[in-house]
Amino acid sequence: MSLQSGNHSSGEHGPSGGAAQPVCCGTCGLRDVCMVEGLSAADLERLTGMVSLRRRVKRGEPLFRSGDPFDAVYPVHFGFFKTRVTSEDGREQITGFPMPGDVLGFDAISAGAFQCDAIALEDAEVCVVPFRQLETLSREFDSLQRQLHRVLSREIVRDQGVMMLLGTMRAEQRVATFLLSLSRRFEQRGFSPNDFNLRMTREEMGNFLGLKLETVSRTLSRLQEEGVVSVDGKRLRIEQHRRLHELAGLGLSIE
Amino acid sequence: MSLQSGNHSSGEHGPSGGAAQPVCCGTCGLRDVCMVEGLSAADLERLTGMVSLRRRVKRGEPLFRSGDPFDAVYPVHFGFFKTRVTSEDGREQITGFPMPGDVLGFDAISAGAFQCDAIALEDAEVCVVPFRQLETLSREFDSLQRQLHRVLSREIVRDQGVMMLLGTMRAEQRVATFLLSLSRRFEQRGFSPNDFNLRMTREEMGNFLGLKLETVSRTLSRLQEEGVVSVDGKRLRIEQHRRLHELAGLGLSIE
DNA sequence: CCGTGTCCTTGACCAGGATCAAGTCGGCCA
DNA sequence: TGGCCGACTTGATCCTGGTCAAGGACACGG
Repeated sequence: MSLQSGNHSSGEHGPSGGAAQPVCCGTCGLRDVCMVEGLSAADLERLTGMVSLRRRVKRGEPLFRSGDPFDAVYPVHFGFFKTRVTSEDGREQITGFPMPGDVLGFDAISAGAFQCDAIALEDAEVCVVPFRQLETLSREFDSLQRQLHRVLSREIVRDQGVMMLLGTMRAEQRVATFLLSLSRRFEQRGFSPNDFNLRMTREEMGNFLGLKLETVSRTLSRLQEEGVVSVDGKRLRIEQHRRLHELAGLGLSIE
Repeated sequence: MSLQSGNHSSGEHGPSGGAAQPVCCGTCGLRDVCMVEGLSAADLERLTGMVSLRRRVKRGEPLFRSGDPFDAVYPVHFGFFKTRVTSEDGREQITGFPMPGDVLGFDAISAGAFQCDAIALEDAEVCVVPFRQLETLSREFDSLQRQLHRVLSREIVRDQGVMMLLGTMRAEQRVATFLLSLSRRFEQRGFSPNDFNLRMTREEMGNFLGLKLETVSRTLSRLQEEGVVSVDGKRLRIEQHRRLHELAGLGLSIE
């Protein structure tokens, strides 16, 4: 598959802020994972007409922040993000690590403003889908409407999986489940499911999993000792997929 | 306000399985919290035409179970529910406690089958909203479409709050946040925010909060010792709303 | 009326993961 | 090249909440 941009850090994306490339959902390598999955060629063409804009986000920069006014959702074209909510007393919780094909911003519909921060973990690019237009178009085309509803629902189901993880799993089980989730998502996107780069720090991983960074580090070390994975900094290789699956409790996939 | 059924256990609902009452969203006491919030009178009338059916569910019985085919969503008319997901290895996680006005079933859109169990915590009644019809109608009326999207998005935001709770809070903070959340939801529905009945057991509360029942019990006892709340079995009275809010970390509302 | 089962409370002890601390590795820039 | 800084690893100790256990309160049915 083509989408190399997803699996290596920046470098091949060309200059930031460059001229808008032609956008075409029908030829996009992500059309099978993104929100256009299952649309007809005709629908795709109409959708493409709406998505005329892409936006670059540099590593460490926010695509949006909590409180920003809402007017578009953002399918990730390349790059990794983290989404995070912050409480009034300063606690932070990372709620996910969106990757190419995932759509950012649905939390903003209800209040008309984003409810979380979306931060790029590496240089990234998103498609800009004006939400009012998306609503209008989805009133005209039931296939698009159904797909939109499916994507929204999928996010709810994903969140249920995260609750299960945070509410019932031990540290090792959480880490194993997380690695399997990444693995499957890479595979869906055409990358190796057994050899990939973690884009987030141990601290970010721990925050998402409800653990401290030291616990994540120790757990990864132990998994390596047992031969289940090989870890070298951010590079992770799954050596015994089956065993990892057992450690995860044959668990729910979480995203 | 009318909705007494929400605040006392069964008894006043009439016989189970009784003839369908006339359904009218426009006169329903829940119209300000349910999915029809903000619709015009004309839209309400059309919606009412679609919701011709209600369904009774007895205490302890499921409204639906994971895997059941999806064809309707269910706004709660009266009664309390719990929703719960189960992992392959048997762990359970309660993901919420829907009450009147909340809508059950959106998790089912993505796969065409329910992804969780919805169990009535007391005799309950839901409105039956065939989802295909809802989609069709929402293609015709943009106000209904927008409201549907808002409700879906609201659920995503709620889930973010639960992740925050499970990922970053201590036991006492979790319990305090949970009580405040219940309090606010009761208030929205016209009940006393400071004196209500817990519909769930300590075990169910603990499961939702990622705690064991003993921890919940101890925490409630401690809060009572400190004069923050009064607990008598399932009856809970908030004595110091301010203080409870502080203990919760001025936290996010979670549903 | 009592017997039974469910739910709840409380105590004693234990352990998983947090916290505190020290040191290593590797990238980056002067 | 060397110094610095952020990310990571590993060890020692602590503490929150889990586990195990006993007993009480209350509803329900015979």
